Amino acid sequence: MAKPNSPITEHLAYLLAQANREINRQLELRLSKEGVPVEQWRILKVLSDGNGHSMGELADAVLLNHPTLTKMIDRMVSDTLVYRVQDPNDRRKVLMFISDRGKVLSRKLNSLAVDQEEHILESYGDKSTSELKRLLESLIDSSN
Amino acid sequence: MAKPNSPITEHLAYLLAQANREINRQLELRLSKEGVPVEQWRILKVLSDGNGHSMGELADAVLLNHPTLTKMIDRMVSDTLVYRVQDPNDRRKVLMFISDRGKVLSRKLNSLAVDQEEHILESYGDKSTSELKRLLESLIDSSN
DNA sequence: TTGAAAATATTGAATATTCAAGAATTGAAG
DNA sequence: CTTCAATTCTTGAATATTCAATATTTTCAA
Repeated sequence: MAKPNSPITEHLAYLLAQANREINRQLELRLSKEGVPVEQWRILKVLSDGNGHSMGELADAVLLNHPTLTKMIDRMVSDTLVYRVQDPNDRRKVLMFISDRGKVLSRKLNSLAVDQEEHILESYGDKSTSELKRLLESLIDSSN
Repeated sequence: MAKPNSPITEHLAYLLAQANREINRQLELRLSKEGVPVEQWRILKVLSDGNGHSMGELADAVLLNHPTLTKMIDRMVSDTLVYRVQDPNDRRKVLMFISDRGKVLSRKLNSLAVDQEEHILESYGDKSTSELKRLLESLIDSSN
């Protein structure tokens, strides 16, 4: 008899993909109330520290590659949620800033995202959630 | 003083996305040795139980939506890795089967995927890995 | 048994993402 | 200095994904 292969559901890569897909779907659903994709929430959240962030830095932070980010930022500039400023210290760089309109939207989105986190805390539990976060952080660390 | 918002890196949704992206990137890298995207590995793995699986069932299992799966299967049929059979019991359905060529490839891919899991076990630890898997499974459960 | 609603899969058009190449600027070695 | 390599961002073409509509088959109520 040949040994049966372990099912795909036992692979860490698969479990991560599945969990990510599900949580992302839920978040998407909430943010759709404001007609905004998850990536734009991330961008606004990162920029809402009020500082300028270069495109490269942003791309890393929001988990998008450069061309995709450029095109998404183009849309957000059209919607006057963010704006570009050439970095005076290094003119290869572009610094992104959040606009007032962006700040207003960002607050609304944050509250929707917080709703979701609270919903997860309820159904999944306080302890499991913080333990899961801890493990994910350390997995990410150990991968660099 | 306004209370600063929690950074995005504290959101479960973000940590999941980040971890998933990283692990997926590593897996992608290994599978690229055989020139196969992660989704095809998943498809072959699910089908390698030798049974027929309908498109809907497959789409759920491999985390793709229907049209995307249809088009990916089209490619895999061209590559003679899988084939379609109309379900005799319900002719709305199409049953997917893995071919012999698909089985050979699937074995190679599995060994690459297992390599990765072992690499994670080494750098991240046995205990953390199994604990993380457990928590992910229960998060997925609690989301349904 | 018929006809309307539901389920399943695919298609084509609209969008979005990615890859490879390009433009601009900086860094740094000779 | 000058020039060549590296860095940063954007663009355009090639691919891939998604949404909405369609075709087919089944289910089930009247």
